[in-house]
Amino acid sequence: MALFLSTFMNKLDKKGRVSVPASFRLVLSGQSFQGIVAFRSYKFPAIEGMGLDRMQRLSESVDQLDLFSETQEDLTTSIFADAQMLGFDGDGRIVLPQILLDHAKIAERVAFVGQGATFQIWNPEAFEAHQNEARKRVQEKQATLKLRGDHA
Amino acid sequence: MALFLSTFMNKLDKKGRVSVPASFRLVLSGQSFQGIVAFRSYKFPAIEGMGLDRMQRLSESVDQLDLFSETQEDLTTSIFADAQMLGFDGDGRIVLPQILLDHAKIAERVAFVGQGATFQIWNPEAFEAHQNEARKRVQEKQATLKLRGDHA
DNA sequence: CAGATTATCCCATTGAATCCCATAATTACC
DNA sequence: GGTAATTATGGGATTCAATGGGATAATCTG
Repeated sequence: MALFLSTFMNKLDKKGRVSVPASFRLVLSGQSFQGIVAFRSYKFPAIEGMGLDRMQRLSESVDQLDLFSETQEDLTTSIFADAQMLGFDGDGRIVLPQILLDHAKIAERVAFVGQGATFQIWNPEAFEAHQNEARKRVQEKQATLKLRGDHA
Repeated sequence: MALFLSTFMNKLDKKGRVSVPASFRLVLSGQSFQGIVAFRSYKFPAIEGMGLDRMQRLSESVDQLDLFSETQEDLTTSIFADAQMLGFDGDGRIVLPQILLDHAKIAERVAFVGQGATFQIWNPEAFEAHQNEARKRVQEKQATLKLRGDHA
């Protein structure tokens, strides 16, 4: 399996640790850095999470752009400067830094939300509301997913 | 790991030394020169930092521009002439020369800011303001980083 | 060349991050 | 439905990074 799927609820302990869901850890198990990279979403009160390999690919993409464009600067400052490398402890837990907790308004319970190639970390109540909104919008638009390479 | 990620706040001591974050040192640990190369940013009141290997690549890129063009002259003068090689002491610290401190208006506290393949050194307050601006612009533009070779 | 100043090396301290083990809860499997 | 294996959680012990300061070496200056 190589996709982050489903939603998992775990708890923050007093030291600020949370278990990363076992299935998410499995997705990352092939990577050299055993842990996740996390940064504040600039669209939602949530945390964006992924493996280091994806960050490296992002960096390579950025290197191709104009070396001195403003957009590139803004993106690296919003993403790389904000990103935290959070390594697993021996039991598959990470420590979420305060700045991320504040941004996502996470206190006790933590929702790990699969997004395919990446995942998000939410306050459970906030995520539920967000998900309801999303489902409503999809329904209204009758949005359809076009499958790549599918000519049906 | 080969990326400069996250932002770290360290302190200048009376002798003008700062610890380079351990994770940044790890990125540079494979290089022959154990230290960083630093020069004044010409866009921000900040210091640009990187490993010597990247400077060498930068040199090659500049070489591909028109020889003797005004742009090339300006770049080499702004970057290579200004660059300082700052070696680590036994504890992973460097001494920031006065001309760099002045340019970045750094007094006591120092922010090391990851930018992927490179990093920056800022006055913490100045950086916070700068990052907020960058995040706002990214949000407004709905800018996203496209992954190379990713057709999603 | 002597004295003064600056830079480099080395070690001590502290506080935070990490490791390690114990227990509880959940899931999978006979 | 009971047992084993995996996963989640809690807390003590240990390690390591950041920092401060003294000692030694190099440089400048008159």
